[in-house]
Amino acid sequence: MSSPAVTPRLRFAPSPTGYLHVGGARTALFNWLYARKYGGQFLLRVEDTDKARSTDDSTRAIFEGLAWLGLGWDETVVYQGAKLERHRADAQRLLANGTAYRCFCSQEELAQRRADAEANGESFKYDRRCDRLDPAEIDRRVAAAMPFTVRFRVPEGTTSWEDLVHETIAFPNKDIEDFIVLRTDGTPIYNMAVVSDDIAMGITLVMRGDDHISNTPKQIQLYRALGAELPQFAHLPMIHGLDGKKLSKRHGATAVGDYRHLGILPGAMLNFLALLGWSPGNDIEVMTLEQMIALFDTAGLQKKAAIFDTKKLEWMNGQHLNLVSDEALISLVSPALVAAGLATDAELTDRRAWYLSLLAQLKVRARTVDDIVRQAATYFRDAVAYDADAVAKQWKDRTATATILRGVHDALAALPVWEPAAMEEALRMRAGQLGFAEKAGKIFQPLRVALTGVSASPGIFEVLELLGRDRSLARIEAALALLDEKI
RNA sequence: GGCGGUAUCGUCUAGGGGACUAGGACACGGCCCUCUCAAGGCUGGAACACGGGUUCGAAUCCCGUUACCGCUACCA
Repeated sequence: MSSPAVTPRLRFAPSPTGYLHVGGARTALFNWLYARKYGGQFLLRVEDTDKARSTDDSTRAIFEGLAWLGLGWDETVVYQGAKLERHRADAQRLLANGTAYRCFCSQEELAQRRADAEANGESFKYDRRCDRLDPAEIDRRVAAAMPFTVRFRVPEGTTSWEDLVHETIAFPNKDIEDFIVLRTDGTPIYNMAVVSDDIAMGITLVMRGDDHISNTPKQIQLYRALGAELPQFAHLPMIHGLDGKKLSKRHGATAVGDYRHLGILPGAMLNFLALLGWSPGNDIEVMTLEQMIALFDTAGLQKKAAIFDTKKLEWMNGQHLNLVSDEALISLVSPALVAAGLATDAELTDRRAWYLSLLAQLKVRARTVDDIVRQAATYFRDAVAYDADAVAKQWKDRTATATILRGVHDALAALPVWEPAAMEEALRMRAGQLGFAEKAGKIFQPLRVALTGVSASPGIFEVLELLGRDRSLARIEAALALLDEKI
């Protein structure tokens, strides 16, 4: 493991042009993990310089997403748009120290030359013509208020760096064109703004998506021209959809908020995301946040893009569902139950012990909070919603079913105490009397449908206990009435 | 097109020259448990992209090919 030499400062720098994407969330997580692990700072910078696409709603959604995941940031949020003066000043420094020059070529001219080059099958690269302008001519144009951009003069040689995930990456400088750092309107181009901000924020490790690899040599040149110390770089692989293409809306849910509403736990989301592009080794998979911090190591970072597999996310969620404390589970499930109109907070508080045992039964059988709510419904409502398939299968012979249920009802009704052991004894005895000695399931299944309306549920005695004596007997009676009228 | 990146089961991955008849997990099949469904346990099928090197020996190192991805804007 390579411990950082200095206190690390990292940042997550999303542009507020949509919701917090799972890819962004994972980038944030790795930055956060690294900062936490080494006692550094994790900063948040909102890259809102694209006024046309940035919205306050998006900014809010990013905050909410990070908050839900529990990825808090240190220091105050930096809004890139507010740092325009510094960006401009840094670009002016480049002009002053001779590492950049004014370019008077218009956007139209450039587009034309680019089109011409492409028409000839050549790749276009700015030919530096404005860098060859006579100083007097430049002065004349500036005096005449001719619009210009500021272009960085890429030097000869090679630009390379030791990437924390890719080892060394090198770009021949001849392949990098003299890129613009300041537009004619004086606003900075992305790479200028990023470098200016990262220097100002004291970032020591830039960890971001590998779609930024080709920006990196430009940024390194900017650091050098500005006389700033270089940070380390780590380029994380992308996350793709099932079809191997970059994750997008076509693939379904891609915003972390979508998963929140699907009943995914933040801890499970984080755990799943962490495993997309990172492995702690030793076949470890299910981890708490604390364990992830302890285990995190850039050496375990993957170079290859990962495919987002919802199935495994759901499995992971099931694992976490069984990992969280009762308190945490309640705070996750209660709002959903209330929202579904099944209970009120007051009822849940009043019947806490009962509620807890219900959750204990359901969480094993659920993969998401939504699953729990769906399964819980029948324990909160008076009426039973009968599943047609379950009825068709388990109540196939209505006369026989009625006989069984009547017998079960009487056995249960005669019980002095409403307690599992007593129920089991009575029911198994009754099964024997009904001719199902070693096949108690023959009476349990019809009973399960009478009690819950479906053929899959917690153990039958747990169901009886959860439902309580009155409701259980009432449901059996209702089932009998239903069977009678159908005969 | 140019430049850059990547390549182990369908998917996430372990692996960093001999421990590999390639391990784990998800998904899928079977068995066990069992009142159903889960959970759990056991188990089956399933991969080193291809071609050259280097080496006594390569999934591991090098080169090439192929495929895929990214960048190639006065977007971020």
